[in-house]
Amino acid sequence: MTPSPARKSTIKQVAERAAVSIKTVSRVLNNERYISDDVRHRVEQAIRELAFQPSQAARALAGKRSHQVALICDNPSPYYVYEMQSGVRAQCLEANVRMIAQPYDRNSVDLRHQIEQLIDQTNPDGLILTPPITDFDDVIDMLQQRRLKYVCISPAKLSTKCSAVFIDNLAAAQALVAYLISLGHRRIGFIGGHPSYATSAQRRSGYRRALELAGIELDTRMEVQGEYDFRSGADGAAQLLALGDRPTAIFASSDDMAAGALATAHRLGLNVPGQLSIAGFDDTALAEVVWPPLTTIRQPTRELAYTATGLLLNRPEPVEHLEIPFELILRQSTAARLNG
Amino acid sequence: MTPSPARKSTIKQVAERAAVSIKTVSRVLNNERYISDDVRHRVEQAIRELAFQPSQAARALAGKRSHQVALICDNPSPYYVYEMQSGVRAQCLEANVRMIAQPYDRNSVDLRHQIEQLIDQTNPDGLILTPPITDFDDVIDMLQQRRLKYVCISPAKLSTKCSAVFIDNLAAAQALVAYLISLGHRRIGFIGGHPSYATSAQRRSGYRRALELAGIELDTRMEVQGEYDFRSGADGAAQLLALGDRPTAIFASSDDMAAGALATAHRLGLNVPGQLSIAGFDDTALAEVVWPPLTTIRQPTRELAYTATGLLLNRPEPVEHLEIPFELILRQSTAARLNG
DNA sequence: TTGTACGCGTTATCAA
DNA sequence: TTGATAACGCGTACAA
Repeated sequence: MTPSPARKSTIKQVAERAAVSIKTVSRVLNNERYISDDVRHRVEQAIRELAFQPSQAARALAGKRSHQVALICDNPSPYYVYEMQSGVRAQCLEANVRMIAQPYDRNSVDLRHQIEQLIDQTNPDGLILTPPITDFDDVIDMLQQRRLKYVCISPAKLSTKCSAVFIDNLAAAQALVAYLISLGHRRIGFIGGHPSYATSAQRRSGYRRALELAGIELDTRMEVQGEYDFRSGADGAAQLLALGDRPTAIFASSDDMAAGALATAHRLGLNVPGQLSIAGFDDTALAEVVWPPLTTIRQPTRELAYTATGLLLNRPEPVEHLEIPFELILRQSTAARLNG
Repeated sequence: MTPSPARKSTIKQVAERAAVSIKTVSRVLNNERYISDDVRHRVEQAIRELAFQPSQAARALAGKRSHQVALICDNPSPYYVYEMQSGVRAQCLEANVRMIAQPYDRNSVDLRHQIEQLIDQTNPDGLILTPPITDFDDVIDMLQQRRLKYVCISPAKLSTKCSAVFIDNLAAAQALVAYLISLGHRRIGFIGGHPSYATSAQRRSGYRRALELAGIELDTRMEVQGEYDFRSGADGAAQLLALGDRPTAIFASSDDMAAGALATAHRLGLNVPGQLSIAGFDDTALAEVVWPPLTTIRQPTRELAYTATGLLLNRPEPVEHLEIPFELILRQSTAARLNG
C-alpha cells in the first residue's frame, strides 16, 4: 500500500516517474493501442504509486468526451429513483464514467430548460431518460437537435431515433391477472398508475386482455385511477372495497400502490390472504419488504437502468430496442385459493 | 423568449456581443465588484440572449472553485437518500452549484478510496457527510489532511474541526416516550436502530431517560435491536409481542421500523390503535404514507441537508454547530388512551 | 511505437 | 473600473 499523497498528482508527474512523455501516459489512461507492454506496465505502476486520478475537468475540456452521463429521472417514488441511480451507477463504475443524477420534477414548466442547462454545463456523453420524460416532445426534440446520445427506459412508443430498454408491460400485467383468474377469482379490481405514464395504459390493457381471454366481462367500476404512490393505492382500494359486490382480488399497477391497498385491506379487517388477494408490479422493490408478501411481477428497475446505461456507453452507433424479460414471482399473498 | 441555439455559446461570444472583454463577462458571472451598472446590464442581456451557460469543466480547471459539492450519503433507506438529495439540491440551486450524488455503501472496504477518487476527479468545493460515514475516522482524517471543507449531518460527536447540523435525538426520543407514558402506557417496547449509527444510541438514551423520569423500571427484554429498516422493525416487534407480558406500546427508532412493527401488529391481529400504540421517528417521511397514522418525531431530513449545504457554501470560515428543533407530531395511532 | 505543439473555455495576475 | 495574457491539465493532430 502506498500512502496516498495529500495533494493531487498530475499526469506530468506520472510521466516523469515512468520516464515517458505525457502523451504516453494519456494513451495508457485511454486504453489506446500501439503501446509496448513494457511501457504500459511502467506507466501503470507510476499511476498506482502516485495514486493518480485524471481530472475530469481537464479531460472534459480537452477531449470530446466528458466521461459523464446524466440520469434524468423523475420521482414517482423514492424507491424508484434509488433503484435507477443504483443501476446506472453500477454500469458507470465498470465504464469508469461518472453519473450525474439529481431528482427532477416533471411538473416544473421549465424542465426542458433545466435539462438544457445541465447539458451546457456538464456536456455529458449521454443521457438516460425515464418515464414520463421519455415522452416529452420538447425535451426529445432538443436532444435530437443537439445530436446528443440518449437512451429511453420504458418509453411510450419506440422510436427509430434512439435506443430503448423496456419490459413488455402489457404481457406482464396480463400474466399476473391470468394467474389471479386461475386461482378462481372472477371479480378483480384494478388500480391504475399515474395517467401521465405510458406504462399505466399498457398495464391496464394487460388487465383487460386477461379478463377478455377468460370470458370475464369488464366492469368499469372495477377500474380505479391511481398515481403510482402509496396513498393513491390505499384510496383506490378503499373505493373498490366499498362496492356492493366487492372484488375478491386487486391488481395494483405498482408496488407502492399494492402496499397501500394492503394497508386499506387491513384497516377494513380483511385478513389478507384469506378474503382478498392483492397483486402488483414490483417496480421499486418495495414488495420485498411488505408483509404479507404480495404476488408480484418483478420489474427489475435496476436492471433496466443498468442495461440502458450499457447501451449508451458501449454501443455508440446503432439504435437498439432491448426487451428485458419480466419474471412472474408468485408469493404467499395470493397463493391461498379463493375461499379456501 | 429567445430560441436557444443548438450549439453551445462561449464566454467569448458573449463578450463580443456586449462589446466588452472576456474578463468583464467573467466578472459578471462571478458577481465580482468594480463593475459599472451599465456594463453589467449589457453583459447580462447578452448572456440571456445567447442562453449562455459557463462550462463547468473550464471553470473547474481554471479557477479555485469547481462549483460542485459532493453528497456522501449511505443508504439506510431509499427514502432517506432521496430526502437528503432533495435538500442538498435545493440549496445548490440557489447557490448555482452542482450537486454530485451517488449511493455509497458503508460496508465497502475501500470507501475511503472511493471518496478520494471522487475528490481527485471532481475537485468539489465541499462535501456533505451523513451517518455513519460522519464517524469513520479514516475518511475524516483524509478530508482533514487535504484541507477540504465538509459538513457533517448528525455526527456521533461534535468536533471543533468541522461544522455540523443535527437535532437533539435524545431529547426527541425522550419527548415521544414521555408522551406514550402520558397516555397511560407503562410497558413500552423499544426497537433500536442500526448499531453503527450514533443516533441509535442517542435515541435509546432518550427512551431510557423518559422511563427513568416516570419512575418506570427498565426491563431490558423490552429493548430489541433493529437495523433501521422495515424488516428489522417487523422482526423486532414480533420479538416484543411474543413476550409473556407484552408491551402496550412500541417506540421504534425510525419510521421504516415503525411501519414494520405496524405490519407485525396487523399480522398478529392486534388492531392498532386499540390494543397497541406505535410511535417512531419520521426520518424518511415514510410515516406520511403509513396507515394508520403513526405518532412521530418529525426529523426533517431534507431540512438538515438543506441547512448543512448552506453552511458549507455560505460560511467559509467558522466552524458552526447548528441544532434544528424537532417537532412532535401527534397522530391517531396513539391518540386513543390505553384501554379506552 | 513514441513524442511535440497546440488548444479547449474559463479564472488569476497584473497592468492600464 | 476595465483589459491583455498566462495559466489550469488533459486530449488531438501531426511529426518522428
